[in-house]
Amino acid sequence: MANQNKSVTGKGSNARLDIRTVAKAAGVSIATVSRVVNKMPTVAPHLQVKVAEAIRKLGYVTNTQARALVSGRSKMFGVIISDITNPFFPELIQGFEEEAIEVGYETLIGSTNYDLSRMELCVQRMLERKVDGVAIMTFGIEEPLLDRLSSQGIPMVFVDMAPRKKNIATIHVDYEKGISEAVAHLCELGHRRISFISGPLRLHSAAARLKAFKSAARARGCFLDRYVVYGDHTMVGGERGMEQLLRLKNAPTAVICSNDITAIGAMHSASRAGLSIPEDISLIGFDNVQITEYMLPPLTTITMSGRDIASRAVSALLSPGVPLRTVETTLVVRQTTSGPRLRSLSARRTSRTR
Amino acid sequence: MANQNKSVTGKGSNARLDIRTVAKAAGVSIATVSRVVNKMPTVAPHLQVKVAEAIRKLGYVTNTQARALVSGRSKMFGVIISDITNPFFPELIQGFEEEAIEVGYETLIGSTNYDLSRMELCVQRMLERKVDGVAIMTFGIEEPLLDRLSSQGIPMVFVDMAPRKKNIATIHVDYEKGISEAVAHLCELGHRRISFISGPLRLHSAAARLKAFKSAARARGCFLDRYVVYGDHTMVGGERGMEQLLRLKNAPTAVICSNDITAIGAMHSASRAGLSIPEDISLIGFDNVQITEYMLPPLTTITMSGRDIASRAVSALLSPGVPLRTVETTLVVRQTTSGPRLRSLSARRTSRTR
DNA sequence: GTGAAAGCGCTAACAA
DNA sequence: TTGTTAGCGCTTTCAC
Repeated sequence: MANQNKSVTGKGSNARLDIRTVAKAAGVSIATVSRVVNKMPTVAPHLQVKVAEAIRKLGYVTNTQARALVSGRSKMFGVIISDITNPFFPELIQGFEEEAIEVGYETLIGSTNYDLSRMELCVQRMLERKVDGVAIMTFGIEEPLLDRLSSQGIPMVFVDMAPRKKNIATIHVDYEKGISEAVAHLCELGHRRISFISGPLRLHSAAARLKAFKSAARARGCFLDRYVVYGDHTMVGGERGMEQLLRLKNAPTAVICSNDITAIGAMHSASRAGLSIPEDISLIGFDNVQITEYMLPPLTTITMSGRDIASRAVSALLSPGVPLRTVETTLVVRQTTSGPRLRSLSARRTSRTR
Repeated sequence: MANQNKSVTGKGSNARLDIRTVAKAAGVSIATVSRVVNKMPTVAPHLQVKVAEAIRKLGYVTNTQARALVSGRSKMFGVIISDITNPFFPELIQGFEEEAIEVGYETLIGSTNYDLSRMELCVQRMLERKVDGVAIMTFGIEEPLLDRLSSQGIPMVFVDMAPRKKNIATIHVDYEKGISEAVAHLCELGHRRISFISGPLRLHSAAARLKAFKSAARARGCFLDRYVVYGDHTMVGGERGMEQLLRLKNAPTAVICSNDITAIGAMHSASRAGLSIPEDISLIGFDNVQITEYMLPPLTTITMSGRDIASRAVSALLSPGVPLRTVETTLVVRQTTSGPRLRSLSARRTSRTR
């Protein structure tokens, strides 16, 4: 049957601890208990006390399933991310969860691992659990899935892409600012051969970052197609990307990476190749995850606050109509950038006369 | 009312999409639909097809709240961790979630931030959501909270501590092995002044690691109380711990840290003090989180597989009775350990004759 | 201000 | 094999 005694412990005491039990114990109706639980003002003070006491004594907790069923609201938000192993996402989740709890919502996390079928599964789960909103932080999603969510009228919020559906909010990120600051910083240091290790372009954010890099580099007259290389937003991707770059005839003297862990991979790879950072090669990351500050040397990177994104996401889900402020990005200079070596400079001259 | 039309999109089409709608569309009873959804074998093939088609066409998804309410099983497991920002936990969560999905369970994550009231909130939430089991990975919990979970008969699994309650499983970790390997490694390299930066002792795991260190160091005759210092399992804790150690009169030539991020903090701090690693000071972490391999130099550490722990946790929740294999820990030597400098050696001699 | 009663969408007896 | 039906625990009218 539905409700066999759940006591596995052997205690037979908690045969059933529902609103009815509390009502009986307090000598009121279940409606009154419900009102007290939901802090409705229309309950006589002395009854409030009695009910509260009964609740405490019995250790009653509301069954949210039942509540959700009747009220139609699950009080859960879904968050879909691509890779919980990339430290940017835990930071974001932490922010999201704190804000969500603040306003009485649970957070259901789905991780896609950059895998489309996993993404489908996530969406399915969110639908099944009847989340009251979902934040899609994967920086990319397939149209049909989006439709399924959308057709259920579930509020959604994205980072960084604006599907043309209604009830979908977008958090815009100003990549241009941080990235052009980075390029400017490098140029002022004397670099001309500046590379970019991109993420996979099907991720909207990766594409946007590359685009920002291209235009910033072009604006400074130092963009070269062959200096763009592709990783996958993981450390091994960064490693590979750097290896590719180092094989180039006129290897770059500086490289900007599409995210921090890519930069960390690149750092590792450069150092294994015998280069010192920043003397032989300058490096800039993106995201400013906490660990960048602790790298040796500390990584120069571009801040994009996960907490800012999280808090905008929660408010978008809570009040679908209101417009969201754009998230800024800013260069934070640490110690992985310096002027290029002299021999690099002369190499540069050579390459230019070529 | 309970069920106002959820369509915010303006489409009036999805007035209500429940099992009844599907039943009507397929020309069968709701029981049959339920059977098909739950893949029960007792449905005539042609009806299976008809129902499946209706489901697909209508885009029906099961309401898990309703299912949970009647079946008494939510098909969710809770995982409580202390700090999602410590990369060990995302790795663990990832493993847990994958295993859970595999067996048809959702994962509800609660993060306590080492805060007791947050822990209470987490437990409360898990109770409310009627999770079918909870894995407590905080490496520590207060008794009374434990009782609340326990009295509900919810299966639980802990890492590394064995409360005397029933229906509570414990995953044992063999800290001694990895840690004594680490101490031996250091001793063989010639170190005698070996420090330990511990985590907070109210975390069971931190206490266990310290204990393992003490006995290993004692066994080699190189344990000194003043070489034990306390962090808090964060990078800044590691930083502070190292600062303390460096102020010591006969500063240690090697330090083992209670977890990797502590070691990363310590590394940073040592390097900022002008020491090179490992020439001036050797460093060993604990956990072997992915990033350790990418540090410069790559961090020598002790592996404790989050995935091992995760998979044991899931099976413990799934089948409460069966005993769990102990999780091993093993030293993995990378590049933050080497013999102490000669001047350190002589300093050591001085300190010994003292 | 309080209680009785009608469901929310589903599963699982039980009957046919 | 299929359908009918009684709840699961709760919120929310509506009458008192």
